[in-house]
Amino acid sequence: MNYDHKSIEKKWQEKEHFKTEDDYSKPKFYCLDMFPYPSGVGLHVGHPRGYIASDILSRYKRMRGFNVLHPMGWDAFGLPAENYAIKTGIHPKITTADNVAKFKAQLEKIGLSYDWSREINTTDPNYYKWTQWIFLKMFEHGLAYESVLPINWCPSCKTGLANEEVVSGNCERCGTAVTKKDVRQWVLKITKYADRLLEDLEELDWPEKIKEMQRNWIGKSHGADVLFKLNNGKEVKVFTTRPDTLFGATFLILSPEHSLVSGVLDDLTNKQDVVSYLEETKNKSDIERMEEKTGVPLSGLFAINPVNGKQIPVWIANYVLSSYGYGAIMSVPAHDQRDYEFATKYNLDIIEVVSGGELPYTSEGELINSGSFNGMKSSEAKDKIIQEFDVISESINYKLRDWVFSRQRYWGEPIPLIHCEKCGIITEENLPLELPEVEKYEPTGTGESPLASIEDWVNIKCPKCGGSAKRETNTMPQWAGSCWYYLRFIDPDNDNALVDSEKEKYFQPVDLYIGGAEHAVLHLLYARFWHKFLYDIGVVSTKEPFLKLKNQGTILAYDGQKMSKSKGNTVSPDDMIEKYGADSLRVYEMFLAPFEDAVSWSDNGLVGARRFLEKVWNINLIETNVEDKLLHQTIKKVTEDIEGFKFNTAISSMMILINEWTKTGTTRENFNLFLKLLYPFAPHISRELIEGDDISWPQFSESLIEEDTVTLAIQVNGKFRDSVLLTKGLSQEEVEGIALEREKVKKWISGDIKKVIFVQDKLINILI
RNA sequence: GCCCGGGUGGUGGAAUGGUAUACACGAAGGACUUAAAAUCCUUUGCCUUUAUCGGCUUGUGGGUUCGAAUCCCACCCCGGGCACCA
Repeated sequence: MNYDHKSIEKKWQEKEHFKTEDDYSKPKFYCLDMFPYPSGVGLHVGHPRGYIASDILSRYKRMRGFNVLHPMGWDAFGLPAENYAIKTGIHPKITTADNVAKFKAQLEKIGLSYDWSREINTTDPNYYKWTQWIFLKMFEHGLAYESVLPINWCPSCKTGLANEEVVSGNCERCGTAVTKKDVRQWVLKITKYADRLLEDLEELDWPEKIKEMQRNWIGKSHGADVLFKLNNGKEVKVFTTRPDTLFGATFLILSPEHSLVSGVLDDLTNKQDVVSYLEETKNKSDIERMEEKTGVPLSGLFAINPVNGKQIPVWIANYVLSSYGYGAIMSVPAHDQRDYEFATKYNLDIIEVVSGGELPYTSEGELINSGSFNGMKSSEAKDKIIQEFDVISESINYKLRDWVFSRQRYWGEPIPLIHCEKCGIITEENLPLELPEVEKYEPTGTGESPLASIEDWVNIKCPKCGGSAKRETNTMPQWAGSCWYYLRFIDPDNDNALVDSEKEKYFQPVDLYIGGAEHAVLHLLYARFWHKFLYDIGVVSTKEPFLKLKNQGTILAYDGQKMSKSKGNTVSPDDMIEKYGADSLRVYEMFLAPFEDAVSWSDNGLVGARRFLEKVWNINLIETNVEDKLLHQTIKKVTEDIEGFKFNTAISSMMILINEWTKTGTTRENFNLFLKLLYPFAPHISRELIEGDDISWPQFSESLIEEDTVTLAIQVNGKFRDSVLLTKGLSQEEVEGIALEREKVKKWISGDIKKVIFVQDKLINILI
């Protein structure tokens, strides 16, 4: 009989169903994929790499007796469906439903063992009811606030963006250069959780790279606040990580947006210069502003350096950020690269105060030109200087900014708040607050969402006082729904609570989370923040949502480029499954390279996986029962490799076994054991060939694996010259005797033996 | 510029101090076939050689060690992240 993958895969996909029971007697294993945005173009072969790995783990854990929760859903709010609606007039709801159906069909063909009864969709009102509920809880706890500070604005998407969505000055979605704009925004106080988000990283089994990216993003810096008095009686506060360099602070710089600037303009002798400089910087995008360091003095104004009483000039400059620290810095050109550039350009004083190397010297060292602190090491001087002066105090700063949470777009969760002239802001108690139908999806670009034009939805009576009130018309960002979806899979149909607490206690946390590394400081940081809030209000019982994280490597196109529809270099899994079968695709994707490495796709390799499965299909079954050492070594290897995420070597060890059996044949009993090893990787063919219903994970026999002979290497002067098969456990003298009798060895021995290195059962090295 | 990965045959890769190149792809030769595909067998790091023997080889140069792809130092190259965060 031929190996007909089509009928076998169809048969087992119809027959095998996976349903997670709330059976608390078993140990649980929560194995989660990052759920996809169901785009119109469907999956390419890169997407399933992570899904196949999580499926292998899920099936493996089930075989070992775990109650496995392995669900899938759709992160379906977002811009592509909305932009498509703007172009075609087709409601995002309709496109989303089509795309979900398409994605689901593709996933099912791969044979992934999801519990589809728990499927969720972030755009379903029964789901986003709870997204809105969490937002309201945050609002009630003072973690959501309105702000009109200038924020990142994408002129193409016509919406505000969070810091995390700005990649090298460009919009994360469309690549357009981001500008600043004053827009009324809802902002979430993620900075309140900065320390916990930082500290709790320690206990997570995540790739070090991702943890490091989060640490850098949070960007905690220890240093000092310093208060500088000005000659006009006012004060300027700055933050520095190097209070030991204070004697070298030769000028003060304010950011162009600093609140002090507008108040001092009339006292300056160069008012016109300053006004035109401010005008100039205001009109530049962030990227333009970063091109070159420029500045202008505030002539007539000076500050007093508190450590030595010296008068120093005050400037404004484009490289001082308004959004970090206090939007003002003390400039120490001798010990800071940027200040050095600036001082050189504008001829400002440079005073070396830390000795150690050529200027600008940015490392620590021994203090000079620093009065009574001369001779101290930087680390000591930092503390001493902070203690000595009243106007200097210890301080900590973070790079992390609060999360700009509202979007001026249509296809997102409505923010369930009401603005009443009399009562202020009140919460919508009647959740879900459903997204209304609109006639036009276009963003207005004025800072108002398309929802603002639906008068009868916007204008309502205040539920408190009955007076006239307006609904909030901003929507939530793409990331909102994915901040907590892993909790809903535990209890997807609960109408009374986000998740039942007994179920939550059993299934949380996620034991294994698999997805791309591109979410390092977006989804993964946001979800941790929400989870910690839910922990604080008693909804969840764990401090962290995702215990172990693995990132799959990107699968690149033939040309080494990223696969994308616009480049026309994508490969669809559907074609591969049609031609070679889902099992071949699964085996190939796992065999291709280590799971976390990026790799280029090539169809050629797929035939290797297919040939392997053909060999499995055609194994000759024989009666003679011999103890099969290689089989048991393979069981051990595959077990260890699955646990260690080394799928490529697991498969290669199975190939070695099958190559051997192709020559020798094997017994039904041994073949059955092998098929169970293969089952997580290639479930359809394995189920077809396994005899009986038992698919528990095979155990290897430790005593069978033990080899009683060993191949020992013989070296002369460190060079390999011969190898010999010996019984295990021979002594150095015995081995030496045997080695010296070998022809290949004798040839190299001339003169006295100086020394012999002997490694038990491995190697002998004779030095002459 | 700074912070993380990584560099092994024609290709994807294996080996984390002890026989480098497992496994797979590709290629070459052979069997079967009218022919092709599929399948099976053989060969396949490089140099020298008819073949053996031998020598060389894990980005480059040095070091530690009886012994280094693996550890240390310097440099070169590739990928990813951050990017005026004071």
